[in-house]
Amino acid sequence: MTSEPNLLAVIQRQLNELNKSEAKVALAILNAPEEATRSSIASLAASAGVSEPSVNRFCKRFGATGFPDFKLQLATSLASGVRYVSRAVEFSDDINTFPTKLFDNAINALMTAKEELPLKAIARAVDQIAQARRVYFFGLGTSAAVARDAEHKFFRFNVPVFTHEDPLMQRMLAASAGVGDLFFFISHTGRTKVLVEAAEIARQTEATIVSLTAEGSPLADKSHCCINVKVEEDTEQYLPMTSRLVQLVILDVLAAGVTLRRGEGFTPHLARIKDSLKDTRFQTS
Amino acid sequence: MTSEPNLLAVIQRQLNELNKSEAKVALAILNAPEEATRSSIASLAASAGVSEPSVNRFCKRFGATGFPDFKLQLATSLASGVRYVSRAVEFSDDINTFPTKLFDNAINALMTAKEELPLKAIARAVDQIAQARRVYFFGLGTSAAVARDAEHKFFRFNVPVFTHEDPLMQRMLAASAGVGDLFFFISHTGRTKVLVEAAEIARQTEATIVSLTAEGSPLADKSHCCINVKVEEDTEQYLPMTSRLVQLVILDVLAAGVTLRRGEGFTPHLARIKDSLKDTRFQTS
DNA sequence: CTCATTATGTAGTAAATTTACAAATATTCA
DNA sequence: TGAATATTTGTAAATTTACTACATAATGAG
Repeated sequence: MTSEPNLLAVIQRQLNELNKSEAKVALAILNAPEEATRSSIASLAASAGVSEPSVNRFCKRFGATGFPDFKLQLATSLASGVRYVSRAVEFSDDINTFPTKLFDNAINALMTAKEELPLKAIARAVDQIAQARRVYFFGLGTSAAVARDAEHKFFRFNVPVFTHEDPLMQRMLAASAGVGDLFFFISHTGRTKVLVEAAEIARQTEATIVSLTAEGSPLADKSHCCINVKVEEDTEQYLPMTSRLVQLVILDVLAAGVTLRRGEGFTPHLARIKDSLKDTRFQTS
Repeated sequence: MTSEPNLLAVIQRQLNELNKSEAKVALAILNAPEEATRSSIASLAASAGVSEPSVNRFCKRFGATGFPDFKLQLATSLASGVRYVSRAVEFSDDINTFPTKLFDNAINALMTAKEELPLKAIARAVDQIAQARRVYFFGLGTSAAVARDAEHKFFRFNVPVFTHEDPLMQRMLAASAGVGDLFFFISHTGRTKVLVEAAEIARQTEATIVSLTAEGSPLADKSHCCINVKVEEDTEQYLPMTSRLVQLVILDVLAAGVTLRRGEGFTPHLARIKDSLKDTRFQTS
C-alpha cells in the first residue's frame, strides 16, 4: 500500500470530475480533514448531506478498500504533510512557546540530516579511523566542545586520541604528523582561518585529513575525506546552532561504525571500560 | 486532542509498568506497528495472544478513546517520520542500516524530552542564571563536553562563566563560593561521587545550585533547582548517550530564556559578539 | 417521451468494537 | 500459611459501525 503523499491535494484536484454527492463528501472532508479522520461513516455522511454508501463509494474511488482504510490514509497524509519548520524565537515568546520551538528546530535539523546522510563519506571515514595509529580531533569555539565529545567516545578503540583547542598547538601537531596520523577537523562553516591553516599544514605531511564541515568550504577542499553537513541558512541570527547536534550524532555514527568494524570480540573491551566507572558512582538506592 | 508525536516511544518506555496481557499487546504493536494500524481488534488480539477487551483496555491506557482512535494516533505517529523506538545497533548491521538507527534514536530522545519538558524548573533556572553574578558549569566525562558547550553559549550574557573538568578545581571553587555565584552541574546519572561531593560543598555556601540531571538522584537532592532529564533504560550497552543531546538543547533553551529576559535592547550586544568573528573567517567566494 | 444509463438512497447483513459481568489470578494482612 | 481483598483477564451480550444488494430516482440520448 503506497499511500499518497498528499491525499487532500488529490481530492482537491479531482473535485470537478466527481458526482454531485461525491463532491459533497469531498468538500466536507476538505473543510475539516482532521475531524473527518475521527468521525464515523455515518456522521461524515450526515455532515456532507449524503447517504452512507455514497461516502463509501467516494473512499473506493480514491483507492481505499473502504472507509476505515481511507481514514487511515488521510491521517497519514495529514501527519506527514505537517512538516517541521524552522521557527525562530521571538521576543513575544514565553516559557510555553520558545522551548518547544527550540526542540522542534533541533529535531528538524536531525531529520533533515538523516535524509541526506553522505553514507559513502561516512564509510570511508570509518575505514580511515579504524586504520589510524593516532587520531586528533580539532575544532574551535562550539566545535571544540564537539571535538571534546568525540575524544570521550573514540579513546575506547585502543587508539590514542587527542583534542586541542589551542590553534598554536593544532598547528604544531599538524606540522609534526606522519603516516598513520589522522586529523579530524570539525567546523560549522569550514572557513575559520586558523583551522583551515592547520589543515593545510597537516596536508603537507603523510597524515590523513578527515573533516566534518560544510560542503565546498575551504576546509573541505583540504581534506582527503569530507563528511558534509548541510549548513542551515543563517537567517535567524540568534538561534542556537543545530548543526553541532548533527555533528555529534554523526560522530556517534562513526564510532558505531568503528565498533562494528572491530567485530564482536571487541565488546568485552568496551564492557571493561564501562565497568571501570562503577566505583565512581553512588549506588542506586 | 493532542496526539502524541511519538506513540511508540511512549509505549516502549512504559513497557515495564504494564500488566502481562497489556505488555503482550505492546510487544505485538512494537514488532509490527504498520500492520497494527491496518488490523482489526480481533486480529491484533489474536497475534498478541490476548482477548479483545485487553487490547481495548490497552488503547485506553494510552489515552485513546478506543481501538480505532488508537490506530489513528499510531498511524499519525508513524507518518510523522520517526518510525522506530530505541533500536540497538547489532553486529549484523551495515552502513545502510546503523546510521539511520542512531539518528532515529537521537530524534526519538529529543521528541520524548520535548513532551515532558519541566517548564517550571526551566523558568526558575532562567531566573537564577539571569540574576547570577558568576556562573560555573561543572560536568565530567561526556558531560564535560556539554559544560564546555554551555560556556560557549552563556558568556554572551555579560556574566563571567567558568568550566572546569578537574574535580579538585571544582571542589575548591565550590568551597570558595559566595552570594551571587551559581553552580550548574551537568550529569547523566546524577550519581558521580566527586561531582555530588562538589555540589555538597557548594551547598554549604551562599551559592545557588542548579543541576541538569536525573530525577531523584543524589545530585538532584543537593540542588536548589533541578531540571530533570529522563534517563533512558540502560538496556543496550553500547548505544551512544542520547541524553547529552537533550542536555544540549535544554541549555539552548535556558540561553534563549535568558536572552528573552534581557530584552530586545540586548540584541546589539549579541550582534557585536557575532561580528567579532568575521575577520577570523575566509569570505564566501 | 421512452428507454437506457448512471447516480443515489434504503434496508438488511455482516463485522467490528465496546460494555457489563464473572472467573481467575495476584496481593495483603492476620 | 490461608482467608479476604484487590486486581487482572476473559466471556458473552449489546451496540455501534461499515458494507452489500437491491430499488428508486435522476439524467441523457434517440
